[in-house]
Amino acid sequence: MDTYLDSLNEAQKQAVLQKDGPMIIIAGAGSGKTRVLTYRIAHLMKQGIDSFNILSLTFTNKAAREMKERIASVVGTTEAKNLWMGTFHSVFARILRSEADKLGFPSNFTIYDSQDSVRLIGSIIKEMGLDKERYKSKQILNRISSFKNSLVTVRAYYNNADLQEADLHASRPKVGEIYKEYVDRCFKAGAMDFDDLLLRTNELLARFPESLAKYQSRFKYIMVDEYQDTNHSQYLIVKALADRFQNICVVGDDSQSIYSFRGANIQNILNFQKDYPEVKTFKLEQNYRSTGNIVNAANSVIEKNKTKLDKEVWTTNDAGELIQVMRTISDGEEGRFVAQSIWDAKMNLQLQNDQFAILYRTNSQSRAMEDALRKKGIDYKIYGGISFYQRKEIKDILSYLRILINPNDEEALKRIINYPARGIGATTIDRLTIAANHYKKSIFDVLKYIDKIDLKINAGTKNKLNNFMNMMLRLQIESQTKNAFEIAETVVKETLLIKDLEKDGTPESVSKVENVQELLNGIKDFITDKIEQGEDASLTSFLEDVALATDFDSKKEDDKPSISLMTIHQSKGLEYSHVYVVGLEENLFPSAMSMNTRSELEEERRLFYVAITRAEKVAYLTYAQTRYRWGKLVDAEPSRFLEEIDEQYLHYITPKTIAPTINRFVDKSLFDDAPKGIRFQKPIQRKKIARDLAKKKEIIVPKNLKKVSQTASKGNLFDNDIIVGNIIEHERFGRGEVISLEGKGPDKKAMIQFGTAGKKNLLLRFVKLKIIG
DNA sequence: GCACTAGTTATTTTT
DNA sequence: TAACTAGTGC
Repeated sequence: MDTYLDSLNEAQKQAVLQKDGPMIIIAGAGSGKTRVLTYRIAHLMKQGIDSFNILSLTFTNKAAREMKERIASVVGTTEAKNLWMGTFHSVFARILRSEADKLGFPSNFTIYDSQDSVRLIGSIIKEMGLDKERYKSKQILNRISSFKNSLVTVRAYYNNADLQEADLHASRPKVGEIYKEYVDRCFKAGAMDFDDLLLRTNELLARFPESLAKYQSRFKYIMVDEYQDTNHSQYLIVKALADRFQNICVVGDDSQSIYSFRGANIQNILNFQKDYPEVKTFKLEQNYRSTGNIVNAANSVIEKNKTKLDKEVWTTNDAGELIQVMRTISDGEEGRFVAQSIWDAKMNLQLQNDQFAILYRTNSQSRAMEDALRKKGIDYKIYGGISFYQRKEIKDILSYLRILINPNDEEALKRIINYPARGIGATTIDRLTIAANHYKKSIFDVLKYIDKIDLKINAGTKNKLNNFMNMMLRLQIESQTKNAFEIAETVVKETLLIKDLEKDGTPESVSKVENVQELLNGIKDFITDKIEQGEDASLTSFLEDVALATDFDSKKEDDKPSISLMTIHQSKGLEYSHVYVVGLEENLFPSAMSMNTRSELEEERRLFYVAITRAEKVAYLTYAQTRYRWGKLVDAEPSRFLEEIDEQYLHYITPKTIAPTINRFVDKSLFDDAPKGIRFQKPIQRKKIARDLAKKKEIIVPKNLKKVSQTASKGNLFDNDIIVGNIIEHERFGRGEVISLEGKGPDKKAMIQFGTAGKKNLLLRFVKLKIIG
């Protein structure tokens, strides 16, 4: 047999060799699941299955890309190229493009991201004259999203008394109307949101038997990764497509199901057996990733969950170090501890930055970590938060591009109709929107006929609108002969957008200009790349990539090795030698929002399980006694999850419990070699820790850190720090001279003359200034 | 119509 | 704390 099979264990080999029929692979954390999936596909192809007939659905684009590369290394690049591989969203977006006309959509439909959706819902709520306190756009979008993910169309909603009752009960009787309007407006704009990509696929397969037949016979072999995190809509697509050949292989781990908030249904994996009575079940239980202590500790936690499949994850790896538990007085201290600990490990073990990850429950926790890492001069990269493509300046350019592709794209148009400022204000936009709704046309169409409709818009404004339209139409014509990069370049110049960014020379706008440049470079790379691969290099294709890209996908490969900071959700599927799980506090992790029901708490526990099992060698769990939350200092209690780990796998660096009266203000134990009250600690481990701590004292802080500490002194200025005549630097306005001062203490204000930004009167309490001279 | 300011409010996780 | 919004003055 082929050599790649030799590298598999017995269970893995069985799964790879099972060719036909429904099968489920229950894959424990770190059990070599990707390897099985990869080889299984490679093996299918070696047996003569055409790559064009294989569909493989992954959870991230990155996973798809990596898997494709690995398959290519077994079967060759040309062979691997035709594989259908990607996320649900990207694969079905591609299919929908070619079938869009059936559903009444243009093939160049726009994909609305969450921000577009929220904005549209916001304007609908406003237009309907509803109370926006009661109808919060984000919440309504979540509600609509959950409808779509359970295949509840508008009509289905009105046929479902329970759903309407629920909304009525929540004092939101108009949810149905908003839903209807939202769907209509998306349709009119030729736009699909994330959920539509799945819902409309279902619609296509259900309403058009010939389409169903076409894709059923195309996808003879279907594989779904992370099956535990599929929602009902995805489940139905897979079920429909696999119905003819039933060659369906799903892979997942019920213990790692962490996306129920976006409609993932753990029952999909638990009930797979019922859907396919013939199913063959494979279990991958040997963990190759982590040390014995980490595997056992994780097992001891997940045992507390009631809802789970029968499975025993084990390893033959060394027991390794105990899991370290650390308490700190504050979130700031927590950050400093983690940074110091990473620094020490790097020094002692000569590790690279990319062997470390800091994982947290919420994005906002990254700040304390960032601050500490920056002070130590350790390179880091944050995943999540605002991605590159979400930045205002980038989204503005993308909006122009979107309109060139699809002029009906309402959200894109509203974004840029008055940016850069051209005198088209809110009132005008409102009037245009009303007219568009009235004529059941898009705003762009209304603008085309602006001279023929009476809109009560005065001549001056009308003139401005016409100028705008002329520019857009000109760009549209130009875009027909240019490639994506050239179009983008033209847009940036002709709209005067770049001029607007360049005109105030603040550091902030300089970085914006850089971002724009980076976007242009990105488009250039995209084109070269796609042409090389013989794939679609069009602007439409680029915009689709961007809409479905996650933060991982924009990571540049020439980056220096960095510590990874991310939420636990984002860490799924990844592994690091050293992992720090921070913020293990009640109400934070488990989250206060997820402690109401048993199933919510179980999901938090699975999340904790995911966090621990990311670690290969060393895991730290930290928590703080106080933490800043929404600007206030809040007391925190240790997370219940700490209690749930079998104590034989833990080592408490700080005593496990502490009387509130002792060490309240200065946490002496932080610097203590052998703190009293340590429990369940193995003697050898204690010596090792003491040794490590002793080493720590000898570390000399390198000189280059000085550079960092200078920037660190940038902060709020208090009463005596600033005098008339000082030259200062402001984050946004750049350099300026202090002309006069007034007020006292927190009310102290300074009049400052800036270069390009002019004269400003600033309240010193709020403002961050650096004194230069 | 626009720029600026003061006040308010929010933090769960994301394709 | 920071991001967003409503209100104000030009």
